[in-house]
Amino acid sequence: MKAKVTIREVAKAAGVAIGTASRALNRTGRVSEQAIAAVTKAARDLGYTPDAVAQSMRTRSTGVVGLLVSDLANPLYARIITAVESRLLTAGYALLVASTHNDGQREKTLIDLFRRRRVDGLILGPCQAETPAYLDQLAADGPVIALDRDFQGDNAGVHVDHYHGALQATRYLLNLGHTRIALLTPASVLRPGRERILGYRDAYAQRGLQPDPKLIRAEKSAMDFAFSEALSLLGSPTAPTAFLCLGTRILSGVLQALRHSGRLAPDDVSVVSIGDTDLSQLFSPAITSLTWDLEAVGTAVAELLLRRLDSPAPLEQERILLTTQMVLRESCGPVAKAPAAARKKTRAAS
Amino acid sequence: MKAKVTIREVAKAAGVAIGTASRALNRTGRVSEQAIAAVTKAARDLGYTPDAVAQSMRTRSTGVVGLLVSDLANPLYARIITAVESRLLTAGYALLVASTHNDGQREKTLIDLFRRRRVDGLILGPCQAETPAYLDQLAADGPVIALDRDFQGDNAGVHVDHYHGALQATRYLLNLGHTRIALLTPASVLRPGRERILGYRDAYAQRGLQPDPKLIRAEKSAMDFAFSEALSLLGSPTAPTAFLCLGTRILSGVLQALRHSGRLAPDDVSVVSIGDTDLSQLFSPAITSLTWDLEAVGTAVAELLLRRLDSPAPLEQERILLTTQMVLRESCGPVAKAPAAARKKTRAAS
DNA sequence: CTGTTAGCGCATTCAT
DNA sequence: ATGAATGCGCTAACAG
Repeated sequence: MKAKVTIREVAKAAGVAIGTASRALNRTGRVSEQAIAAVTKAARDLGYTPDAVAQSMRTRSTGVVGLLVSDLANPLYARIITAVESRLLTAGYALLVASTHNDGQREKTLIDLFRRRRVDGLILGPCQAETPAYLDQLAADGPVIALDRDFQGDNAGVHVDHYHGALQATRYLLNLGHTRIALLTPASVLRPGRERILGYRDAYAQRGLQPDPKLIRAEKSAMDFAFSEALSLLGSPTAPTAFLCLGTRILSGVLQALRHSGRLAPDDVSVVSIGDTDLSQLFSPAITSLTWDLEAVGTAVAELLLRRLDSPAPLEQERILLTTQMVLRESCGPVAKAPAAARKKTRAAS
Repeated sequence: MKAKVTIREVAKAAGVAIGTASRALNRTGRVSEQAIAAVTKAARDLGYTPDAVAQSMRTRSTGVVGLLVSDLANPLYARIITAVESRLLTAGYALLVASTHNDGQREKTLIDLFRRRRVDGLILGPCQAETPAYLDQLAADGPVIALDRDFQGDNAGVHVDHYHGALQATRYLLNLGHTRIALLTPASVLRPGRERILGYRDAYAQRGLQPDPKLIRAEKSAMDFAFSEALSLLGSPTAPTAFLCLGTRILSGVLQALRHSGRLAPDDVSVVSIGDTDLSQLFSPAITSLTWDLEAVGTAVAELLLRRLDSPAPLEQERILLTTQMVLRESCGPVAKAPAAARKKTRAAS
């Protein structure tokens, strides 16, 4: 353990008082050019590094922000986090991260952990435990930014317009003649799922239709869940003719189910997914996708937080809504004339 | 800003001295049951939360560890990080993360940032800047764990056996009759790339062969890089008959290049990739892959670090090597009899 | 402009 | 077993 060099030693080496050294280093208050030069030189010579812990102790600001998402390994979050980290770094902030795994209890534990560490701000992604009671208490400690999540009270945050995204995608399928469109999305208790269901329903409603409730599968997002859900859907006598795969790992489960049941897109069933992944682009057929700019989400979150950090007085309640785009590819087509089973036979016989 | 309750107030409420309160809370030293009870109750009543910053100040330990990888958004790292975070959390540690983007300068900046924050330990993933000079200096501050990376000096860490992985994969293709096997892997200056090239060469050597150096493309790993590299490789008169895609985002680039040039796997060219991704599993044909247990990597890293945190005296230099597995799927076959161009014509004519 | 002083909240030493 | 005092490294307030 090399002895850390403190500001005290720098001051002594520079031949000034400790207070002057501090001011020189931080360019704060009135300091002579001469003092600045001497202190700077001494600091460099000694290899002085300010101790952030001591600074935090004094200034009551740690320069650390905490970020909580349900799963760090989710590629969508991973990209958002990268953007957040990048933007925050330019402002000198470090990023503490953790996964809640959609567990409200765990989320609380993690928030407490972060609070004890005295993070300057908090970014909270969707978690089953919507609007926990301790949230107001939290806001007293520093800015809390919602990431695609709804809070009661002051819910500043960045949100994706899943409502219009789902509306547009559903409408698109409806236009192709589909009326039995399956909607697979993560937990309806989370904002993304809730909004998507609303958009989906409204698209139907605008046609004077009402979707079969059985077609809405909005619980977990695990891939094998999507697989078994899709399989059971496909096995039904009134199987869907289209799949809206609105969750990160849902597409692969549905594709497996299609393969497993001998269905082909877009002839037998149409497929729409989210996120412009390798799989969407390279699968045959390429998958029509609902996308949004993940980097923009991350940057917006970071900038909103930074702004609140500068002016802790919560100005207006700021909500940023980002739109989705639909990338048309090859996985959707008009609803099949003959039922899938019939077509399969035809194909096999030829 | 709700006034934070400090240990001083807890002590007063419990009717004991501040020192006693501290000992009671931490169960350290000699304290009466009675004092413990009183202090615990007071703490609960007042909603006392210890201030981690002040604790760090005093104990010189922050309970925070830093982790640096080239890119947080890389799905492989994302999964490793999740495992690290999970294991670390059970030990009460928080995780600070950042991306180096393979920039040595940025890595240094980030390490300094983390050092100033007085992280208790550091986990360093591969970065162009191998073995920076400041690393020894670093080790004085706390344990530094390598993640698939080589250091000079004390290089404790966990590593993936890319050498044998590449050896096995190359051998497999050699056995299928391929002699022109393209190797695409991220920068050879990084351990993974270096090891893979060694394994690849040795597989050839064991056959008494020597690979065409032009077949080794070991620079950046960006997807469009892989795409253009693969395209140029395929355009050559002596095009490879097999592709080893040993980098996260390389597979998709190569698959696009194949599609673009009208080649089909496994008939025209064989393909091996890494990481058991959705794309590998669902692409047609499913891609034969070289995989390893990412969760195990993360857990091992965390546990190694935790161990060094407990006994700062660097016991033996601990290196953990994790093996790879090869998942055989449909993307590889014997080398085509006729050149691809000829086959294309044949197919078109039929 | 600069030196001195006083804590930030806590763990720990030394008395008692 | 407990109370009082000390200081971790730094910044902010004050006095010069």
